[in-house]
Amino acid sequence: MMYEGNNIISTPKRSALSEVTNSANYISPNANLKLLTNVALQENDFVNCNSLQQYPTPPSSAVHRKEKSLQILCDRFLELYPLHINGSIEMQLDCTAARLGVEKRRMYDIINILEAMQCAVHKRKNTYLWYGGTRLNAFLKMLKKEGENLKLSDALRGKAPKPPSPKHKTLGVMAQRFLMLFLVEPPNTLINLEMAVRVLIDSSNKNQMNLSPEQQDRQHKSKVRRLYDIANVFISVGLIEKVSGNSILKKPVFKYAGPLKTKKLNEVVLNTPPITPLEARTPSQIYAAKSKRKLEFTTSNTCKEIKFCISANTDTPSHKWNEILLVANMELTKINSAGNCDCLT
DNA sequence: CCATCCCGCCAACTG
DNA sequence: CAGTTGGCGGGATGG
Repeated sequence: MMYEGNNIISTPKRSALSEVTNSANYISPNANLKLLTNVALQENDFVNCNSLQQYPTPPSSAVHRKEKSLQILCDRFLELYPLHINGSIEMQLDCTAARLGVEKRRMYDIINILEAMQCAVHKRKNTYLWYGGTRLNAFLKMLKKEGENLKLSDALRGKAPKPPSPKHKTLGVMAQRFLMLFLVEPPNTLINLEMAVRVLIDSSNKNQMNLSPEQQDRQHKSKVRRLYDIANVFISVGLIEKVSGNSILKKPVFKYAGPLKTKKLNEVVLNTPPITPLEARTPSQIYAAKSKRKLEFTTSNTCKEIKFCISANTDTPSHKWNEILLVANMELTKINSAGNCDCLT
């Protein structure tokens, strides 16, 4: 289901609208409106578009929910700011939001993740520098290394403590760690969200231990929600893909989809700024380098001071989840190791 | 049902 | 203190 022709090379824009569903009528009422807005904005690019914040918000009810998904929004974002570019370009958040016809809040969802993938850097208020995928491949290698340092592979299996999660930039960090899982595991490993959540919830904290089961449940759900968001933009970027239709596991799983949809990134690397070593303090003038709110990405040295949280004895109030995870694990390893001529495309 | 995840409130920061 | 960022979870949606 969904659309699967994802050998996309960022060309089909209206085909998307026309093919999306079988429900007869489809021209998307406000698609036109958005186009108009879009065009109008293009011309005014330089004009410091402030009045544009409040676009009409057309009969939003009419739009199918799927049309508003983060994945699609990210697709459209990537049309404006492609992964394949030389050098970099500046991007104004509010203008981009307006051009895409969405609230600014949604831009943060996307850009925070993409920023965590080194596709952009926060230059200053409302302004990012867009690098696209220029630095991505190099960064992926780094991510993999970092994932190994963090022992994520073991953590996944409850054999190692989950790396403590930072307080800020959680979306970006989650995104990085989520990706690390794929990089650290053998190719084509299938990972589902429940599994991913394990390494993303730091169970070693004091405040963590005495949480009511329902608080833990909330936390868990919250993380999963975030993971859905992250997965959606990753899919859009082409980093992972959803593998649905497993007879065994009903919940969808994801698999790494290789560096990028199209190659040719390899040669592009010109002199872009160095890749921020994950948590690295962006040394100098980059926006709010030392701000509390800024990049506190996985402190690479946090992993050296291992805290105990052997999965076995730390109460684990939500044993329910553990059972589920166990099953999921078993099933997944089964699938993963099955060299069978299964549904592998 | 319940998996998925849009939406926007509002706290945490910043200029 | 107004404006920006972004954590976070209610609850809509549609399979």
